[in-house]
Amino acid sequence: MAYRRSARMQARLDDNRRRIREAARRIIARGGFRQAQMAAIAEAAGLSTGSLYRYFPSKAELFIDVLGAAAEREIQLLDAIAAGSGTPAERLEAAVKSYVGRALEGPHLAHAFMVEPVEPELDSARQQHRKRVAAAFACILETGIAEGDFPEQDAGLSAACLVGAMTEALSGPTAEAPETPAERSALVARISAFCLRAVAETRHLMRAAG
Amino acid sequence: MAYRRSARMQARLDDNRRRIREAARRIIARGGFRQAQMAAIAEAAGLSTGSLYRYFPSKAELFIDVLGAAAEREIQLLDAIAAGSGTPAERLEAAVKSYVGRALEGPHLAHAFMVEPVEPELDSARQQHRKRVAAAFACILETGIAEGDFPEQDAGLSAACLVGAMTEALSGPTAEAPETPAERSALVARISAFCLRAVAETRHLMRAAG
DNA sequence: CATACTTGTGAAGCTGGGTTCACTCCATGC
DNA sequence: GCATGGAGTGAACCCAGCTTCACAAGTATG
Repeated sequence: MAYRRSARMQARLDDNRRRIREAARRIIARGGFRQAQMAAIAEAAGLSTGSLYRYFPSKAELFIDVLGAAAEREIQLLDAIAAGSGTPAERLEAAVKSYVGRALEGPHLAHAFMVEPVEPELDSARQQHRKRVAAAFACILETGIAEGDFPEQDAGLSAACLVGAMTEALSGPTAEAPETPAERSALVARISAFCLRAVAETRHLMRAAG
Repeated sequence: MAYRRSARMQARLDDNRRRIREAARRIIARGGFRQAQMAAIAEAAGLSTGSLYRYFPSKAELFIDVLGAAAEREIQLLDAIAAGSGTPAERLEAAVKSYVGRALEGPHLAHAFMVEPVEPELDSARQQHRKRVAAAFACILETGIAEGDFPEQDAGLSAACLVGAMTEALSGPTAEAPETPAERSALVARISAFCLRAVAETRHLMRAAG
């Protein structure tokens, strides 16, 4: 017995792992998955390509890890909002603003994560995450319907539609790219208004968006 | 001068071209772009792979051609509806039902055309088409806003949201796959209701959706 | 039928980028 | 120091699938 991983060594390994993740994230944010080749990530992380495979079994796994971490944060925020206080309309508005607002903070990354064409394996992970995002919205809708704040509707379907609407508004071919914070919040407000109208009685909307 | 393309020959060439397009379409409908390799298309069209390149300069061009033909039909229908008669709400409902209904008739093909990950070149063509679809919806919305049927809103943004909502409802991870015609029309009705609520005063919706 | 040209063929070539692996380097424990 | 085995390296390998190309087959003119 002549080798046991010391704490110091473990820390270094953990740090490498973290650096790989961050390098991948940075490169994806700059040039999309398209530009994020293993060689480029390795260089940005200060390692050789071969070393990446000591930390992640494949490119797909690495990307799923990076995508998953981002999605996890997003979903936790949404779940917290869904489970939080306020009227359903208020919660819905908060959820939309959270989702849309964060996407607008890192538009390139958001585009890559949400709609950039990727290999099927990664795409299916992406769909799983979208399903969980939709579930958070569906939860809010169900409450609202039960409490009579929203009209009768298929909560699951409406939630999917909301996710699609937000995604397209953010990343679609007609998506504007707001420059100033003022433009950004105006866009958020308009998307939010659309979403509220879509699931609520208009009078509720008017009150909520006030 | 010892050769000039005869009418008979031209007809044969045209037929080959048509067969290639149809073979590509058929294979995409069955297995998505993923399965639509040049060799497979050639075989299905009864030609050699090399021959494909006498008719289309590249795989991307062939796919763009096939995608474009489908999109063109779709867009013409939508434009006709947008320019047609009826109240804005009726036209919007007709447009949604047309788009969604046709997609549900060929769900695999619709999925491939709308959301399957594809090479960037094809994806950008896809986005152009989506932009035109959105434009048709925006046209209806603008009329409705001008006539006071729909509340003030950013027509371009709302149109993008509608396209996103329909797309996600049809192809998203939570998309149901209705089997019977009855289920299908129920789904169409629910999506249509969502879209109408999203852009109209609820009271208008109630009237339009009856 | 001879000629000139077009169309059809399909195996080989090419390419980008993920993955491997034989090797070196280094940390650990005695 | 020395033995052990993990960690790092990067050039070579591999693979899928689009594209090419030298050649064969077919078609129009005279």
